[in-house]
Amino acid sequence: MTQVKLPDGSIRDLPAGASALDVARDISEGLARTAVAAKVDGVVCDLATTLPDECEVALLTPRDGESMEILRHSAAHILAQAVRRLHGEQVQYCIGPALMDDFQYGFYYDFDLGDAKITDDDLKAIEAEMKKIVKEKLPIAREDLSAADAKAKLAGLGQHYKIEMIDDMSSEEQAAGIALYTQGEFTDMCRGPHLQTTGQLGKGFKLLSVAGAYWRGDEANKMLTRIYGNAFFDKKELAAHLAKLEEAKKRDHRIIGKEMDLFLLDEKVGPGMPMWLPKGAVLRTELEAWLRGLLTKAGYSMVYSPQIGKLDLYRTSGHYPYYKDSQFPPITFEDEGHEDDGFLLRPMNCPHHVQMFKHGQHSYRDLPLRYAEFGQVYRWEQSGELNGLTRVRAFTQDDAHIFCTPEQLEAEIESCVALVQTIFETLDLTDYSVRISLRDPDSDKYVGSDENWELAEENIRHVVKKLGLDYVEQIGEAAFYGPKIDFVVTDCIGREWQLGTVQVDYNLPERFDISYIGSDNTAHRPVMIHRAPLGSFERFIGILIEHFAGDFPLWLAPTQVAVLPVSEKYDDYAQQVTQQLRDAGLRVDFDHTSDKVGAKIRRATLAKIPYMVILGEKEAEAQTVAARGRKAGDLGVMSIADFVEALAQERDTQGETSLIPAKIADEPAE
RNA sequence: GCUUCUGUAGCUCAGUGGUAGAGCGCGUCCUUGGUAAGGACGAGGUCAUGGGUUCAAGUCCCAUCAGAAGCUCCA
Repeated sequence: MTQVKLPDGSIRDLPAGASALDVARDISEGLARTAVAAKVDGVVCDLATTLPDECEVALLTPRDGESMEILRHSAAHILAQAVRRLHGEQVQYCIGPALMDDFQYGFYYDFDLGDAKITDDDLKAIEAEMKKIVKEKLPIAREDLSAADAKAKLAGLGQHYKIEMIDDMSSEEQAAGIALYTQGEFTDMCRGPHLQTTGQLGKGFKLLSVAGAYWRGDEANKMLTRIYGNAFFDKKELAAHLAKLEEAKKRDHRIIGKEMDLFLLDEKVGPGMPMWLPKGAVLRTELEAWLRGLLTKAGYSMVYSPQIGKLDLYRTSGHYPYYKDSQFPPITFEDEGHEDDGFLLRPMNCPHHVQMFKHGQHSYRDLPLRYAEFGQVYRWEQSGELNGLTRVRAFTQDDAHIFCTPEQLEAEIESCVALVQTIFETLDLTDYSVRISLRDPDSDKYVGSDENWELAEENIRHVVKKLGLDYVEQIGEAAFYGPKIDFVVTDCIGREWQLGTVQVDYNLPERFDISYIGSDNTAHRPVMIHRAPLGSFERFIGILIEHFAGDFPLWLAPTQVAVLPVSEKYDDYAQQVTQQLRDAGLRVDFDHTSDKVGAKIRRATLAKIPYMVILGEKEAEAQTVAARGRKAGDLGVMSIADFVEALAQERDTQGETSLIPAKIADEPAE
């Protein structure tokens, strides 16, 4: 006798040896058909699982969140089965998980295909085979074996990667036994659980792309073939997902950057070397000006330094030769007679700033010293890593180095974090996560003593806890000289990028042997903070483009006002208005085309220009403008002075208020 | 760097081994207009680059360069 308690509290008695599926049948045939899996005493398992004598059972249907993972996992198996049908026995399966947090994909499977090759074109054929397997409604059956038996069986199937996986399991894991799942002619090692039959996958799945992936994610291992797909219980959900991906792609900064003429990546100049076109340069100029203001308030001093330095400088800092592979090759002289052994395009600004600190004597009374520079740096990123503005080889950090006493350190870290938060909030970038990047004690890529590292990591943890930030710790993500607090945001297609960063460094001060005179009249070692709230202007603006989908707030908008005369008869008046707006410091485009006003409005709207003024006979006579908001539409007629004042206010408050009626602000974004 | 895919007009993209195409944009002309597309005509091409196959290559093959997705990397 099996006694089952259901989630509603009711109790059902079933014959001994009953399965979760029997429970479903006992309730209704319909439920038995649609149920995906069961939760027995809180553990998700197959419907075929035999129940213990007394247990709590919840049946999972497509409506339950936990079912999705099972669906996608089974989809991966069906994919593997299809690939083996099409490409034969040589196909070995590696891993094929469900992805629940990925923006694009729902599952993948990695294969070692032997001699065979799968390209994008093959996906359709594989998908067709998967549809066949779904139609066949093959029952999916689990078999529990000892590790030895499982290995014997997998060896018979030629699945050597799976055997390797068993061999790498701990002895406890091996002792717990290995599960094999079989559907039709296909058997795979898997923890499960799975759908009842392949038929339950239905039609809501699609294969999306084929890519390479290293076995176990290790570059030294063989490259496998990975096929990505996604699956939903409902075809409509799949369609909605695909539409969402399409929408997201339209926000892509590479697309918008082209449409709006913001920046240029030109292969003649070089990959990963962005150039700011006039409109994009406005974004950069405005951000820089705003930051300079914030830095002045926070007690920073702006400095400038060259973009190259002697090789020896970087030997001292530790950049060279340890990071040789990720730098541009040194500039050296081939002919004899040069005292210098060469120069390096700088991968970081810190050595220059340290030398600037070192040039004079510093009393403890002078500290903290905060040197800020919008410094361009160069790094040799792997070609496969380059990505629009988010991963480039030449970029400009909004960098600063703070030299302070150990006592001042935590307060300085706090104010750096506060600065990052202010900046992110002003730009409405609220969706970010905080990561503490620590060193991997087993790695040799870090400089400095263990004591220095422990101290710095403790400082950082302490501040983050004090500020009550939600954060995750990541081992091995630290800079080579110290741990850091990173601010990570996600781009329009779900990729994560580090923007702001605050780094604590006890090591470069030692390596450069810098000091200040303390109150005891002896030399002391200062601590350095490296910090960049934006990270780099390039990456930050890339993310900003996607965040606003190119529809920037007025203060950042490359063009702020479009002047649209109703006909060429009013060009003189339009010219006069244009000049008055420019005199007020506004960025204005005068539309000289002979189009009708409707076409002019359409063009300005598509160009994402926040405001338009439409000028015709009435306006010319009354010396007024008919204002129009890109989102709000017609704003009515007003004097030029009133229009200018409203825009100046919106610009200078960075959009926090506007004199133009609330209807603009209330209008939902597109 | 690795796997797969892509590269045709300023942009987005069609294009069966046999004379290079469309839409948008751009220019000129007509039109002089009132809140998201007026009309006509026209200019614009090393089909990424270099080899090869072929009577013939934008199209097939190889290499290189660049881009995309993913993996690896990111001081």
